Amino acid sequence: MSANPNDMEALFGFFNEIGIISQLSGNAFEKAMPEGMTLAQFSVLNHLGRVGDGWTPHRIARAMQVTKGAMTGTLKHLEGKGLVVITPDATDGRAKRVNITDEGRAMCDACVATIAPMMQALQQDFPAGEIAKTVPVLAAVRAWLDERRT
Amino acid sequence: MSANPNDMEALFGFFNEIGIISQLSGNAFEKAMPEGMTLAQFSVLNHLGRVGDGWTPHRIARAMQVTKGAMTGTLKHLEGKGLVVITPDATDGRAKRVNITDEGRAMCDACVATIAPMMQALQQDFPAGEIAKTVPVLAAVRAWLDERRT
DNA sequence: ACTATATGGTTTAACGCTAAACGAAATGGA
DNA sequence: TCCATTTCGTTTAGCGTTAAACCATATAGT
Repeated sequence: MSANPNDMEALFGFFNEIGIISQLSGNAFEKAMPEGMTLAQFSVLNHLGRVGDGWTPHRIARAMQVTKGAMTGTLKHLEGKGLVVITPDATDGRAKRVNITDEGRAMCDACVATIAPMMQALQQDFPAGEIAKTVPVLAAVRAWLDERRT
Repeated sequence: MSANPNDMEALFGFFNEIGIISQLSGNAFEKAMPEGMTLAQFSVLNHLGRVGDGWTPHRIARAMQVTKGAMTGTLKHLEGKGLVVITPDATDGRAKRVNITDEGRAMCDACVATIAPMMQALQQDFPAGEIAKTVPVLAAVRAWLDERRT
């Protein structure tokens, strides 16, 4: 049962659905969020607030699965809005440290609040954790792709 | 059982995984494809080759879930490479018609061929259609998001 | 100590995306 | 017929992304 064309089609469909959901949900999120906030900016803010404050830009970039060049831009926007502060690393002359500000935490909470109604509507229309059941498989696929990324 | 914070977290995780898989798989596809081909360009080519040739740019844009402005750019690239031909609509002075060329079909096949090895590896590492089982739920979520898009 | 290599961050070019404004052509109503 | 509205396609500004080149600093090997 290797290289079954039907499975092939199913996988194509899987990635097709993934891509469209990513696009639609990203658009929905950004439209709901406070003016000027993007998904990329919120993700960084949320990460700093919940997982790791004081990280280097490079480490944040790795955690978000984007290049450091992309992170440079996103951090510049956040810094310009006063949502994070970026300081030179005390012991490594190349590195910097990123910390979330009080305004940043407030903005992060505001973003979560605007997203909540959509999440609650989803919970109501997809009962019994139908969506949650797919998460382990998705996480496994994500890990698989992550391992073989070049 | 409404507005359960745990379900909320699960949904956040769901969309997080979706976003990362979309990004990682898109990168993997583009790196494998023939030089200069992008996922957006391949998607349009594949659509023209399998579903609907001779469609208007606007209808293709709707099928791909992108704006017509985005489609203008993608079609321009494909036309520049001779993979599609764009002609004025015979009966509607505003509209155009997009047709795939022989070179376009060949390129589409080449793209599918370069993606196949990765798909087969996925089939081997995720047996019993684990991934395929998630597709109906994903399709339902996609439809849900599509319905409430503004 | 000196050189080679690796690492952190920035910049640029190219592509994709949205939103919004615009021109041209079709459509519908008075 | 004429005007208002809709629709199709293009263009522009802004953001995010990658890949690649670049500079500065750190680290390792000789």
